[in-house]
Amino acid sequence: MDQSYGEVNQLGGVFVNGRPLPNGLRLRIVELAQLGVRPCDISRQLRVSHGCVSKILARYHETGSVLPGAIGGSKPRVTTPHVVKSIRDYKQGDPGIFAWEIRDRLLADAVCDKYNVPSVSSISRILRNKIGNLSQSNQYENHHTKTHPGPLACSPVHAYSFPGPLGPSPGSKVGGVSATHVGLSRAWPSVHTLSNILGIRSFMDPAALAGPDGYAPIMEEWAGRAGAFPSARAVHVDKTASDADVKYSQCSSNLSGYVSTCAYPPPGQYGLYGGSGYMSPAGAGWQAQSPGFSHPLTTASATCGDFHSAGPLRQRLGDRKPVGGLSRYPPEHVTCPQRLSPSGAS
DNA sequence: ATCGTTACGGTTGAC
DNA sequence: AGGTCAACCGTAACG
Repeated sequence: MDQSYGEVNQLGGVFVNGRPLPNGLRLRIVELAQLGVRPCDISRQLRVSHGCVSKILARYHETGSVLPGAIGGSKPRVTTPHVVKSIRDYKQGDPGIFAWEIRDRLLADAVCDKYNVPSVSSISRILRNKIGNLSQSNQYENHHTKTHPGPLACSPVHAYSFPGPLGPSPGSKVGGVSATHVGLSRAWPSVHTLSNILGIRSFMDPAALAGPDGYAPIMEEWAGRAGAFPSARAVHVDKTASDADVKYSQCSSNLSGYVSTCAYPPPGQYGLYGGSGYMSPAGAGWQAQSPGFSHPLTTASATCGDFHSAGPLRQRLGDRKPVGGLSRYPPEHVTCPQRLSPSGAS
């Protein structure tokens, strides 16, 4: 439990094991790199391990996003009711059909694409558990229609069936910015899209930081703890966003968390980082740190508010397990710069 | 001295 | 409700 108060690394920086660095600090790392500061100097200056600096910069160069990936959770299921229904239809149409044939048909009929088509074993399981053999299937169907509102209507699967490319969810109303994220549709709900919007907006707009859960109390808390981290649980989602929107938004889509965790005093200077600026204890308030920077991939100059998520950042970046990559993160999912209008942060 | 890589111990959230 | 799993995190250490 003490973990939540943070630890101190070899450079004297404070971190919370298992938790991402504050977005402000991540941004600062990228900013400094953009200004030509060497990673080793960034590491020393911000008191972040050079491995972390390297990782963040590598990720930024690769994806254009400084935001951390989505922690926790599970892959969204591919066996949506629609898919199950299709499988059942195939099976009923041809009781002798093999699972791999069903798989092929799902692809051929565009029920699924190569990224979300169920595995043969999944199809077999569906046939076995949800559909049963053909004779039972009809029985199931009859019974089913009598007792259930619809096929698998109660399946938790539905919670994961994204309405299109992050669909126009009711909660995607942040800052008037559409949360639509082309190409991010299937593999993962784009947490980052949302959290980008939320976090970035807040980042750009100090005024936006002062919500009911605004930064001020959190900063006090931090000050009181003399550099200690607030509880990781304090970094939680803003419930003003819909649940769907915040589903994967552990990456500080909430302003208070966003800002509070940005409070790293730079060496020899006790300021509170917050995105492209930092809060000066001298009362200077929000201080811009740089006019902005551009990303080599997008070639778009960007103010800090232009943080865009490259989408699901679940690709392995020097971690334990090699990721198959293809099935979950098709290339197009990594190139969807989402632009945010700084003016939207009013 | 610098930097990329990776084992490690940790957190998180869906199932 | 609690455990499991698989994702992520940053650090530390190695090369």
